[in-house]
Amino acid sequence: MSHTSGVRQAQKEKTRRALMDAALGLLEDQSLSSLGLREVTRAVGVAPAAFYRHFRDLSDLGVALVEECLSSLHHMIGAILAGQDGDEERIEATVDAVAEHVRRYPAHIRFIARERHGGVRPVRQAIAAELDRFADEVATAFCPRLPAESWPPEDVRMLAEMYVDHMVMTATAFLEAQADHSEAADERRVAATARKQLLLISLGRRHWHDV
Amino acid sequence: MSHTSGVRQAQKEKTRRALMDAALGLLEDQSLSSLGLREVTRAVGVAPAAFYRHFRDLSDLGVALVEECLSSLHHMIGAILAGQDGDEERIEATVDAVAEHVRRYPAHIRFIARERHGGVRPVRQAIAAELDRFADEVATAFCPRLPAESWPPEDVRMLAEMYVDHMVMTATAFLEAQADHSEAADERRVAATARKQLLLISLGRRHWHDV
DNA sequence: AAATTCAGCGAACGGCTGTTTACTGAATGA
DNA sequence: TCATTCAGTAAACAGCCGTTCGCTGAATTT
Repeated sequence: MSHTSGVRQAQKEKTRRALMDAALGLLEDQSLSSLGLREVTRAVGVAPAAFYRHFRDLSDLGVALVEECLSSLHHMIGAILAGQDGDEERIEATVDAVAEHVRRYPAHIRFIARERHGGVRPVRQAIAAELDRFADEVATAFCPRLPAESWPPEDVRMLAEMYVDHMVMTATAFLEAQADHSEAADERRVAATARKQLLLISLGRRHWHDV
Repeated sequence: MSHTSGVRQAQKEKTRRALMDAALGLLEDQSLSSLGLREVTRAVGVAPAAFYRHFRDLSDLGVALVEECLSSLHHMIGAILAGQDGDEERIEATVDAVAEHVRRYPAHIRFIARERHGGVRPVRQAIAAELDRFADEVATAFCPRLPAESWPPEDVRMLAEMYVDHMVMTATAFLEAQADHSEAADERRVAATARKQLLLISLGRRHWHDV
């Protein structure tokens, strides 16, 4: 039988985590396609050859990072969608949640923003697939709130994509506003803009049947 | 006196253009921070040292590419803002213009999308500054159309940023839809979604005073 | 207790990198 | 016509890269 938590497997997992964490750290100043294998192993303190015990290559590690970074975002989205408040309350909660998420996991957001259109195809595809799943969830969560006669499935999908894209956009804006040598006022300005933009979308959504 | 179009200066300009074009081509499969100086000169057919006659380093070339790529976008925006049609006509014209622009200059859009959050700071800053100028133009173009009592300058700015971000978003969506091994239906779907999203924003804008 | 697995090591490999140097020779200016 | 400028060259530099190899020794299995 194969133990799932032997001393050996635990050490391997630990090294794997260290590689991923080191890579995420190094990726704050460069993009994945320029990250070096030796660079990562050097930061962890293991031999270059050890890398191959965990990942086929760097784009393999990148895909693993996508899952990690977007699963943390996924939890945040789930919490927001679970809330049953009105429009204004939900907007407030959403912007606050995004701001705190960026504050807690800045490297995650930077990685997603940077590699979403980056130079490594498998990573791009992994991010796109995951964001598509997010849009699905948003769509199914919004479905019961929208009158079915004026909201065909494709329109609901359009709205959901808009929310997801806006969330990513807002997160990267927070990231820049929270960067070193930025003032707290920048962050408040980003939050105010995001709230207004979400309100604008809400207004458009309420009057969608007028068309 | 210094001639602006001597035989010598013309040849220099030619090599400079060749370097920029070669770089833009190579950047379709990787990002700027992984692009090699020798790689670029090899593609052009000149010695590596010749590069330094034109650019300090690769991020310098990147900034030059930003100006080139965004100036072509800038012309497109100007043409759209000059149109005096109604909402639906403007939406139609905008989406068509973006689609054709992406079809004509796919490498430009890819570069902007990839390096907007990429690993080279000076390039990021150049893109951000230029997109900020775009938002300014959109804001001043929309200002006379909006009732001043319900549209303070910050709200106009918020709307303008939303339009600019949505345009970049739409352009990258077209880029993926026009990629090899994609069907024409994908492009039509992107166009339909973009039109609906712009319509949603228009509806929100019309009811902004309700708040 | 003996056999096996396997994460990590150290060394070596050919190849590519950015940058500097002194140079050539055609376009330019006096 | 003669001197100067300067875009592009060829060669060399030290340094880093990804990848492969056989090996070690502790955790695991039999």
